[in-house]
Amino acid sequence: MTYSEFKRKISESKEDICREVYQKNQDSIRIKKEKTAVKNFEKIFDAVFKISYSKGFQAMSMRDLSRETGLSMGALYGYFTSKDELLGIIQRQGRTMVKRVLEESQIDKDEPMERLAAVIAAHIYLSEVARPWFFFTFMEARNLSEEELKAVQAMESYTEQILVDILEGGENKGVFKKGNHPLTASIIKAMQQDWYLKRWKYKKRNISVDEYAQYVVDFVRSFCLDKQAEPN
Amino acid sequence: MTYSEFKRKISESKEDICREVYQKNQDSIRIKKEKTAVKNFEKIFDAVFKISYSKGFQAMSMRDLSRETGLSMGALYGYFTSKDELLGIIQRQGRTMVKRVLEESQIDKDEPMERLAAVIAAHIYLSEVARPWFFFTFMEARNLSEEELKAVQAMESYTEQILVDILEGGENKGVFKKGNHPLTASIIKAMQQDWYLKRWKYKKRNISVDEYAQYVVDFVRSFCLDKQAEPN
DNA sequence: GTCTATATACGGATAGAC
DNA sequence: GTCTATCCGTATATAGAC
Repeated sequence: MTYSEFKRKISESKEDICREVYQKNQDSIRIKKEKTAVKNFEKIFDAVFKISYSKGFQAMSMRDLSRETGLSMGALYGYFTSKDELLGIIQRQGRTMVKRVLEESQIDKDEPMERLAAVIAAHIYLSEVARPWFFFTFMEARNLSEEELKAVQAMESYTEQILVDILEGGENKGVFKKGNHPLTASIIKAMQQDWYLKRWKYKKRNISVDEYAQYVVDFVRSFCLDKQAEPN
Repeated sequence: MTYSEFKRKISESKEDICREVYQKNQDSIRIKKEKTAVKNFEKIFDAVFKISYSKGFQAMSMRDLSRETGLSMGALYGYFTSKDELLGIIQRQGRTMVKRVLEESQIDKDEPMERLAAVIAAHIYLSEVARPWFFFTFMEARNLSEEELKAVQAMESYTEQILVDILEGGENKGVFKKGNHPLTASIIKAMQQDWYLKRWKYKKRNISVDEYAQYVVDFVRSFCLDKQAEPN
């Protein structure tokens, strides 16, 4: 699957995401008109990502956010009850999206290498569609409460386990070489991660997301199919 | 080379590092007795890394730092002129260390794969020796001035170029398959990076630094020597 | 060289007018 | 729903005693 096919299939628009945020947090939001709320949440999230990208969420003041969104401080506090809650809203919505898309992407490929390639590419594509969410989640994880942090780590295990299962399946079928599958999965995740952590570098070099995903898949294929280097 | 051999060879002790910091920044430091200064810099850096690890440098207040070091606010300002300068001192010293060690580690291995393996392992070992410096440099890069940021990016190019040179050399000798070497180098860096970014995960699973370095090298070897998958 | 005490600015958050 | 004005805590940084 290419990136543009992926994008067409999942269709998580900014507006849809903001509407979902509004509906899920309606009790703590003072604004009653959905249309207004959705429109302003778009502004708010865009501004948070923009400012946090360069200086971090902690260093972003509510006055910064007010200036960037064009909303006053008082107005902003109609959309969330505290700066910390704003952080929580963003993190929770990010996880919801990842979970939904990964579940939708469990494609019916039987051959292990095909399956592995599909999952790796889908994750990279998703991190491209929702890049600000991915970057933000990674960099701001340190500012989370104990509870939220656990949810983040659970998410990390979940995505890693998907890879481990495929790797084990492949080994059992005799297609992949033996190996330390959790370690292989971690390394795959490290490669996926670089796409959203160092995006500026890849952009500067004109590397497309398709090209990057393909390269990672090739890397992993060489390793997993390299039966000459099989231990024992 | 194993990690313990590497460690014995480079011998960058905390005290040496702090003495170097003192001597290089003597003009902006009010303290005149070297022994006192070195001792307190050790306390200060340890405290900065500890606090910043969990909440970030921005969120660390000077009061936090005062409490953790046991020095008063007034005393702290004898060691640097502003919180921002403290950040700069740490970043500069981190770069100095990396540069020195990488230069020392340019080993006389002629066979490309051996050379590649040595450089990859050395970088991972160094990130283990100076883990707090690596983690801090990565996470706090966003808070740097324009000028400092350029120095960071230059350092990134420098380390990446070392890899690219080896990869090209290997291709020219007909040992490595053809490929997009800068992209391969980036992916190698992504794997190296994960060791200090996600150290808690590897520690939890009892993965040693030797084991990790070996796994990364195996991964890269499979890819670079996989002539079946050669393009064209 | 280090302390305590404080100047000064900026942070998050809210009250009340429109 | 949004704005302006403001409360009050905490931030960095410094002055001056010891």
